[in-house]
Amino acid sequence: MGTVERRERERAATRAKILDAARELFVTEGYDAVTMRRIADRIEYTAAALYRHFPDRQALLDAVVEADFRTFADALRARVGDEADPIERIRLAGLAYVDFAVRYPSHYRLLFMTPRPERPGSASGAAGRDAYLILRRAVEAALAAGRFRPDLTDPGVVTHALWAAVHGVAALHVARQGGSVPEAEPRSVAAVVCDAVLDGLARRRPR
Amino acid sequence: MGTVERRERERAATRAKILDAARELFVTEGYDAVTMRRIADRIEYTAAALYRHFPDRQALLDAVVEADFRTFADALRARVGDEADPIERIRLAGLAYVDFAVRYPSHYRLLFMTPRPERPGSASGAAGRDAYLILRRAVEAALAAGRFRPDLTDPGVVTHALWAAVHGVAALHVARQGGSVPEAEPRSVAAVVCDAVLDGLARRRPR
DNA sequence: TGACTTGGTGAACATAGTTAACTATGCTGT
DNA sequence: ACAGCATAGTTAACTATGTTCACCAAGTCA
Repeated sequence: MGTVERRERERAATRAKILDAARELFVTEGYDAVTMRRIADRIEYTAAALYRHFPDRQALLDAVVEADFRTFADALRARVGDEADPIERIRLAGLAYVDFAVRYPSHYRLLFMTPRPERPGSASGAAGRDAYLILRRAVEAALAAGRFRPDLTDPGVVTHALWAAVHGVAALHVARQGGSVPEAEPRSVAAVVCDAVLDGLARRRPR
Repeated sequence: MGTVERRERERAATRAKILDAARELFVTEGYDAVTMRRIADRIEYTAAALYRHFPDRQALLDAVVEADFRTFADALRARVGDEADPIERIRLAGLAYVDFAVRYPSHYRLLFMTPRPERPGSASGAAGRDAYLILRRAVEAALAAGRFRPDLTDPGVVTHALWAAVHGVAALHVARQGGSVPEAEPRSVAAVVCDAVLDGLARRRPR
């Protein structure tokens, strides 16, 4: 009997409905709008029903994050993967980060700017690690190819430096839109930062 | 009669007590711990009493932010002010930012990583603008002294680029402490980023 | 058929921010 | 001196939140 598989399918379907509702609320109205009751309303359930599918609100949010993180990581991999030059791969990845932040500020905030206390028992962070590793691999390749200054040997530090520079552009944009400090166009800033930091890290002479 | 001044002093004193209590809760237990009732408990008031001094919770938090922002800006100015070389001033400012973030992560989060919707009627953001201007002035000086690449002419973009790079290091540290991605020591990363981006922006040849 | 499991409901609880009504106290103008 | 008033506080309540618990209906299985 395929009855058990059908049950599983149904369960997965309502789980997905919950996640979609949460995501939509989240994207259109921001973090605070994502209440259990409003999610439930949107799919004509009760708030309590959600607890049949997620242990608590945080886990639900985590699931949204994890899913979208994976989407992002896949898109990033696709956009970057076929570029041969590691430095150029890094630049592409950096611009992709900022693009993502500009397009989905709420997501970016939740993905990268919210401390999620590494809940026990959640296999979370896998997609995040993936995204990180894409950049890290490119850095390692560039390092191996001798494209960076000879005093730079720790791929962790270099990866972090690059990630931080790009993240800064995105985070500033997300946090400061409509703020008290004038904002420059994030994509231009991203380009300037990427070029500058890559140039600053690069081995001299090539040109 | 000095009676009105005394009243004002008293009012300012309890206002300060409220702010101190809020700040302490905020620093030691994080954002979520700062509830009106807990603040009030700590100074042996009722939650409702706080509304005699602040229109709502957000305004109270804003006041904490504004005060600490000013402290930070002053410290920054002091640390940077007597350095003659503009590039060196920029570097000092960058490292100070990261120091601040490492020392007061909750503050840094609230100051720089939380969208505060520019509430109508709040004269907020003045201290933030100050901190921004310190960096901006240094950039303008460096620009005027011809220390940057000739294609870099917009001080807004350059300031943002530098600010973003440094902010990235701090923000990454604050958001990712205990996260799923290994973290490099933020001060080393800050140094690498500062040096790299300054070098990348700098006019070639000098050396 | 009768027990069990699953996925849902409805009511309730604790804790938030916030507000309204009230009170005490001390200042002020006559 | 006193009537009025502004100030700073309290108490109790309202609403919204996350979450839990007792219950229920329907499908599954022995």
